[in-house]
Amino acid sequence: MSSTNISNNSGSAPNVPEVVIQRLPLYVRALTQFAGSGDDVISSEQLGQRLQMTPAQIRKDLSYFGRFGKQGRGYSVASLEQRLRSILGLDRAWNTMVIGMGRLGRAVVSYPGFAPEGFNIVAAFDADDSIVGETVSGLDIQSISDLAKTVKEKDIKIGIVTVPIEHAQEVIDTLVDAGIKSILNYAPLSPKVPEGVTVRGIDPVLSLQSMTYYIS
Amino acid sequence: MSSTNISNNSGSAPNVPEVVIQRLPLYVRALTQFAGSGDDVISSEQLGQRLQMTPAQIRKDLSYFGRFGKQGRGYSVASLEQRLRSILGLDRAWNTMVIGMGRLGRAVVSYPGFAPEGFNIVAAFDADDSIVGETVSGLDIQSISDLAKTVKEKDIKIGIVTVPIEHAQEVIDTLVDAGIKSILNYAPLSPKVPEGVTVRGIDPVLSLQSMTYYIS
DNA sequence: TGGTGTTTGTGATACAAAGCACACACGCAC
DNA sequence: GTGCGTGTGTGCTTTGTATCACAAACACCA
Repeated sequence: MSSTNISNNSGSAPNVPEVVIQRLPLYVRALTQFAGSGDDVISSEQLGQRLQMTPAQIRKDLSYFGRFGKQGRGYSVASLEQRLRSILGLDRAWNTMVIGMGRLGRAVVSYPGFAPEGFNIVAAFDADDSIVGETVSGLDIQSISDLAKTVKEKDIKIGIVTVPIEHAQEVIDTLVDAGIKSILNYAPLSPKVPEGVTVRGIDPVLSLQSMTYYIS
Repeated sequence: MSSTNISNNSGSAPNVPEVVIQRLPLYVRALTQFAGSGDDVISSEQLGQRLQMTPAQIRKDLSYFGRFGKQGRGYSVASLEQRLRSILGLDRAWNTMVIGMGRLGRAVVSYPGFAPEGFNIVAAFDADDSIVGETVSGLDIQSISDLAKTVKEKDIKIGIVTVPIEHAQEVIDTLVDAGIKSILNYAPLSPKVPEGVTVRGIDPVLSLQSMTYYIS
């Protein structure tokens, strides 16, 4: 964590370290942003400067997956971005759901940053029957008892947890039971999940708390 | 990143690795939560189970800062929490400001999770003159040109950046110029900052993007 | 008070990640 | 085509981090 909680697992290709996987989206983001700036080739040196990391590390990371560059020239911006997206599974859309329709959950479903990146929020849940049936951002709030069924029907692969901390572990257990393997957790706790389930935590307070060390 | 962007620096005590510092708030959080559960002593084994990490790592981490436990018993929950808070600088309040009063910035200033942890948002800024003067959650929106002055007057140590990506680097430069050493960045880019400035990034999309690798 | 069971703190060890440095590939100019 | 400049891909080295395993410290009980 530090706003990001680990818990990786699963095995796709060879044995790529978790840290490397976590950096790939950074590369994708930087490449997308670079694409607008005229040049259609980028060197590991340039990319490293943008991301404040060494060119060697970038080349090493990429070499886990293949050879994408041309010696003497660098990387084709568009092609490298495409390749990385494909490796990460970002060349398709992912159905997503949000559990917990309080203040935070409502902010999440109406956040305009997910859809353009292919993360579609297709269902919203809450345990409180008095708000089940309400509509937020075009989504019907459903009861959590419908969760497993909806996950199957709508082929949902990712759960976003925005419930209060008291119910977070319980809700996460429900997601796991429903077969969800990827969870984005906004609740301020480190949940227990079985092997094979990936959890990432978002907690701005943790980030702040580790920064104060350096100024106190 | 991965929702958390590094960029540490500065030197407080001996040479404690950045990763260790990032885990301390996790310990604090777990201890706070454990405090409610009867027992007032906790072993590294128990704590490790809660956080899904090895007891040895916890003991090693703590040993960077001193000897907090009693052999044969474990750690006093209250006392360890207090010591860790003190190490991290969490035994005091921190004045904080938010720059960018769009949708996200408004959500941040009204988020009720900061104040209880001692992070007080005492100023809000925006570049758009047409909303300067408005009040959100009891804060006057100020012009960014007032920033340096306000930072001094209100002794603000932390900046939270919620501006659109196009202005993020520029705003961060402004913070740095105003002497800010700790920045929480919600904009989806990896900003350039000088040595001695710590930036943590919050980006749920990055977190999602690294999880899809394991399910694709 | 001595013996037993526990759990810490930490040197030593094993493992993992980052950085270095150079051979090799390619582009370009003449 | 030959030669030069540039930047990749990668084996090797260095640095960093996690784990092991055990001596020392303490609690508790007879």
